[in-house]
Amino acid sequence: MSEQAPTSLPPYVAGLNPAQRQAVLTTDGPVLVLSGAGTGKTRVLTTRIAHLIATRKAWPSQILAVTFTNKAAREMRDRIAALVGPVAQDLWLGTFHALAARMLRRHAEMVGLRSNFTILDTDDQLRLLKQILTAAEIDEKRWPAKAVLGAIERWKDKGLTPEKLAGDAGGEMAGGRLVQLYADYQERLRTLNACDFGDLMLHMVALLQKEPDLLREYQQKFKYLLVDEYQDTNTVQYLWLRLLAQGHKNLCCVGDDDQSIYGWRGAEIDNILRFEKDFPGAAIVRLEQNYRSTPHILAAASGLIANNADRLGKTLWTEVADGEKVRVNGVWDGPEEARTIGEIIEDLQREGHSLAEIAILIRAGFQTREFEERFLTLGMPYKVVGGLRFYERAEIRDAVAYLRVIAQPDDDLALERIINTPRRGLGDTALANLRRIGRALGASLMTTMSQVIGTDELKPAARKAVAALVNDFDRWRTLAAGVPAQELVETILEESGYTDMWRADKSPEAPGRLDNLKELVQAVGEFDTLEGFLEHVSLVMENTTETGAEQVTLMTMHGAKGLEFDSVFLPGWEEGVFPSQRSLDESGSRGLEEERRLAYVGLTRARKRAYVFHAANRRIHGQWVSSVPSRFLAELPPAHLEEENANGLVGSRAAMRDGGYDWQVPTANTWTPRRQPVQNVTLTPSHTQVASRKIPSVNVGDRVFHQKFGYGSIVGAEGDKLEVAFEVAGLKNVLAGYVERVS
DNA sequence: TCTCACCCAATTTTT
DNA sequence: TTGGGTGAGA
Repeated sequence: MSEQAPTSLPPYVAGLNPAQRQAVLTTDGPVLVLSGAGTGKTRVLTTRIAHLIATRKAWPSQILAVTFTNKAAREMRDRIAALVGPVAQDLWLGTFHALAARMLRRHAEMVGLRSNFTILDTDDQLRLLKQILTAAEIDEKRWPAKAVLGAIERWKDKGLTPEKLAGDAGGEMAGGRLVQLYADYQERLRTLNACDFGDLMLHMVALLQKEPDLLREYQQKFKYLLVDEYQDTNTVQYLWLRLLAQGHKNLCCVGDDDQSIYGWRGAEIDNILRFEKDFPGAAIVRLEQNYRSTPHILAAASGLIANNADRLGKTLWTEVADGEKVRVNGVWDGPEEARTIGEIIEDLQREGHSLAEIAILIRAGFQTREFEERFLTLGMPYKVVGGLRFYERAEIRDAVAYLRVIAQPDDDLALERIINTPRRGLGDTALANLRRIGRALGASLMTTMSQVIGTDELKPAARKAVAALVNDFDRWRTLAAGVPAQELVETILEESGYTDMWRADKSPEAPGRLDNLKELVQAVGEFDTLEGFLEHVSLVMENTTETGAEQVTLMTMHGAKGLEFDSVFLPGWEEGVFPSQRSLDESGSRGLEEERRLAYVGLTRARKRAYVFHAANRRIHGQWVSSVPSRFLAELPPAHLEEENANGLVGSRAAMRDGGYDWQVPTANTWTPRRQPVQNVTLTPSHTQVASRKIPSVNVGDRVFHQKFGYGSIVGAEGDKLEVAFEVAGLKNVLAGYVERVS
């Protein structure tokens, strides 16, 4: 650490605590900053970069700073800009993928690509792989494209190319066929002049490994490297970093082994555990002062995570004096859980707490349903974070596909996507023919189309359609050279008939899709070139979630990492749900430890209040299952908890802890009661309320609300089947259980 | 080409 | 229980 007197320290370190200060000022050599939840790691990273620039240790362009998400990258850039001004623009700051893509575009030829290569999304990957599986006559039931893609991605995460796998002993097993498919897939990508996300890293690492001159160039260029969320790096990312850092050896990794929750998508927690061995002489700085949560919440989370074996170890502490204990609630079943949480939220709201400061963090997506149902009846504003993002919507993908074909005519996947959208008489048969001819010619789809026009290979109708489309694209491509990207997009969407297709569509979603297209045109306007926009689309897909609105947040614990809320609800702490059975089955004790870290992440999101829930019965896949409280409950130190169980509910976590539940025993047995559990209890007002809601009494003429179709009025009824005229969606047949009567 | 019935599976997700 | 994907039939 610096020997300087505090008065001579630069002003930007004045507000830092000693550990943070050390993390900022230890500029040279490898540094691992172990930053517990809520200990100010972003502040350290941004200040460190500002410090490097201010002390002239490096120009911004000589600093490489890597994050996992675009959000983190943007936040970091903004905060650095606030410290050092516009020169922050010169930093190499971005996600692993964005930075690798930036490098790879410069040297694409060296890996057999052209620099305008396309970056595929998951949808493209799957379609491509399905073609390969079909061609290889693989039983898609046995090997679904998704599973094959998963295997390929895990290989890529590990930096393994098909060539490396072929030499492997393991490659001969059941995977032998898989390796061949992997090789076929890579081959196809290359002919398509395309990369998937994994390739961006994989190609760069391969390139740096085989081109010493290039490697040296980058090693000299980057004097300082910084990595955020180091515990989430996978092997190929680690290799890339290690290669680049070998020059000046100034690598600063920030992370928290206790928050490693992405093992299932290739993250290697070992990377952070091994850091000192990988980078000898590394300085280790522990950030342990927590600025977020109350002592009880911290103690509960620390007690829980102490059950994990492989840890670097940290002791979080806080100057905050007191606060509420973590509340653990046992309830009868899922609906009661939702009801209770709803009531507590209403209480908090009455006490003046903002709904924006309340979150319900779940293990898996299906858990949102009960809360949504409850909040809908309560009229409680909420938002579900996650799900489809803007650029994943079909209409956006279609529009982008047109642009991709303009930018890169050989992008067969994009062309195939829109070749018959809108319908222009080029269906499966025509496409299959084109593919067959294309294979014979060894040409891309677009080239094949231009060539086939002058022949008799296609039926006259198809030939005419192909000619028209080729002609359109030629015209648009000429146009692209002369007009702004935004105008180009508008023209294409009109002339192709794509917008008309949605205008003619009478489904309830159509207007929304048209709005999305308008938004897309808007977004294109922010880019000078089509290529720039497409790079943005593939690498910087924004999550369009507005923040700060007065509503409860409903999201997964994974999604909540890095966020914080005053009040956090953690429902579903039951064996099989959390820890997830699947995780235990697939990854055993490693899976369990990761689930435990997830629990730790969940708890440490809370600033002031944490409420953990477990239900005795839960309906899973339509079947009632009696559930056992999560083992994690027994691991929470009792001194920091306040436990409460619903009337008559026994087998609480305390009994479980003392009785020493045997976790080897199968944890959940299914049973199907004659009546649903909720109907066994009908005495309290809240239960009757629910019961009456389940079977709404509605009559013809009633005005109703349906979650998907919106408002409408009943025009006919037969048993529990209703015919409803919805205001937007039109006439639909729906079940009575799915509508609510409104007045 | 669209609709309907059937079957199957069913975490976590960023880029 | 729900949804998505598939295959048959109009």
